[in-house]
Amino acid sequence: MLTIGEFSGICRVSVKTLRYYDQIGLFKPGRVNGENGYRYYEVPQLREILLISRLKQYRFSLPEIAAILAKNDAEYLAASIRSKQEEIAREIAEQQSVLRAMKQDIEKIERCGTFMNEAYTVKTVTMQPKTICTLRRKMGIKDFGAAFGDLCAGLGKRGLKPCGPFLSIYHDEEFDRECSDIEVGVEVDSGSGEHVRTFAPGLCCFATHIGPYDDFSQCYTALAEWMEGEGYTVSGPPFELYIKGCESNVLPSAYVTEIYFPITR
Amino acid sequence: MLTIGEFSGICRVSVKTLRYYDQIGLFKPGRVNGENGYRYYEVPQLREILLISRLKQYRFSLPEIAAILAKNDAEYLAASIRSKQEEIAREIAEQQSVLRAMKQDIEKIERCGTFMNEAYTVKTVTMQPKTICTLRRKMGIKDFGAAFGDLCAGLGKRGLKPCGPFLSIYHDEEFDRECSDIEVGVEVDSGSGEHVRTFAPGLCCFATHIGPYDDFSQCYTALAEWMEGEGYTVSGPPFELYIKGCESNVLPSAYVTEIYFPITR
DNA sequence: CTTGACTCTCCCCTTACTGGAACGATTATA
DNA sequence: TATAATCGTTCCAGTAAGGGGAGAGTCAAG
Repeated sequence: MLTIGEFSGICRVSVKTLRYYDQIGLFKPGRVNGENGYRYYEVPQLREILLISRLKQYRFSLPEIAAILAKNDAEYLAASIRSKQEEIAREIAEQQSVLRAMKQDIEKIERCGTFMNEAYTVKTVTMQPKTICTLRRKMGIKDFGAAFGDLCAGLGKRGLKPCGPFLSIYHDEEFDRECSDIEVGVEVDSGSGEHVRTFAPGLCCFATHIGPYDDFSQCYTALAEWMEGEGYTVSGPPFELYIKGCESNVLPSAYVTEIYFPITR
Repeated sequence: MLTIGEFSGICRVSVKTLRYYDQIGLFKPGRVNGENGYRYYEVPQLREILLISRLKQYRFSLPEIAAILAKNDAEYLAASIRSKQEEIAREIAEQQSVLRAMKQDIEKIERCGTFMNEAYTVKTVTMQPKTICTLRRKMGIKDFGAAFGDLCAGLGKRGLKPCGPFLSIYHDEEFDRECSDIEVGVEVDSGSGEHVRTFAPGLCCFATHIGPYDDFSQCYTALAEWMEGEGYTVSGPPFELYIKGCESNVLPSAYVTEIYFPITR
């Protein structure tokens, strides 16, 4: 029978944290004095809080830890740790790619004094109308993979053949990483049906972005600057053509994307 | 002159985020309509928000980004990125050590069904009184390095020679990672003065922990279990002797620490 | 003039706690 | 036994970086 202070000193978890765990139901004291609310812990409970601390070191969230404690199963514990390992490994890989990008930027700063000087060549084109098969949804940026997967499944089911690059159209003027009105699609030879339509944006300006999907914003900026300089205004939702993307087995740094704005003077 | 929605769509930053940046003063619209509060952004501002987004990719906090924007200096920018690189590299190293620990634990689970079974041998000893030179402070766990640094500086100034391992005494019963009443010290041959005193904990139980400093709690648990089993109670603040620590140029996994509780029946 | 899209401010919610205030209970000392 | 120090309790507010939504005002097109 240990008071909360004694228990805290032994398990090296702060009193505040112990009270919080009690409050959220993650870890309750062995006995609570009904009169004054004092919490009392048993020595065997040290094992349990030790496990919690260990899992916290392993970057599990408290709900995840609660799930593990509820199962109380060695198999499940091992599986959870393994999947968390993969999560951490992915995070390390991402951080390493950030490190590489930082290194390149430092070199660029030392050469040019700034790193925001990507040179985009903006051109205009009048797009011929195309027949496209599309899926339009409210979705987040992270759902692109699933959306293109569903699109391809739909193509297969209706026997349509793609004859051009994949594309997406951003129908929301405003951008929201979590939830935007996005249409993903691909040009098809012919055919009709619910998800097949004509796409005729007319006069557009566009630029080619080479690199990963997460820094398109530079290219959008270049296009906006160009439009302002030339006196054009946007006349429709922007769209992207994935000339060389993740389906072509190249590194993200070699992806090629064309970004278009329909325009009018 | 772009509305917040148009600007958001081009720079790929959500409207909510733009309003938040305005609120905290990180990035303000070029013009605000005084009557209705509408925000309007200029095309040249795209460069600035692009820089902000880039720095956010690089894991800078918003105050850090604000500092960089305020300086507006390529030297400072490069230096900031370099120091953030080191920070990320350290974090990767830590995550990799977590991965290694997880791997060991998985193996242990597969062998034994659990990983909480460190075997500590608990012994008793009656400590002879020692003369120690100490520093006692309210400090956090992270301040140990600084505290031992100050201790050594004080030793040097008063011409005292250490003749035993470093130690620390936890005067707060309760544990608080951020702020505890901790005394760090070392045994000295002789001498007197403000920071020199006799340390006589008397009868103690102790166990030896091999490994990094951040999982002492297993050892504390083992000691508490032993005391309960043998019918002893704690009679003073616990202390740790750093038999082989960070000063001896070995890996954290080879650190040797003895953890003591003064006890009485 | 109406409608629908856009924008505004304001408030609450998120994680895993930490800090403090106000107050009651226990314990060590005088 | 009286008092003071320590320990415990609950409740409230705050963190970083916004997200979700309500309710109200504004804008442009038809």
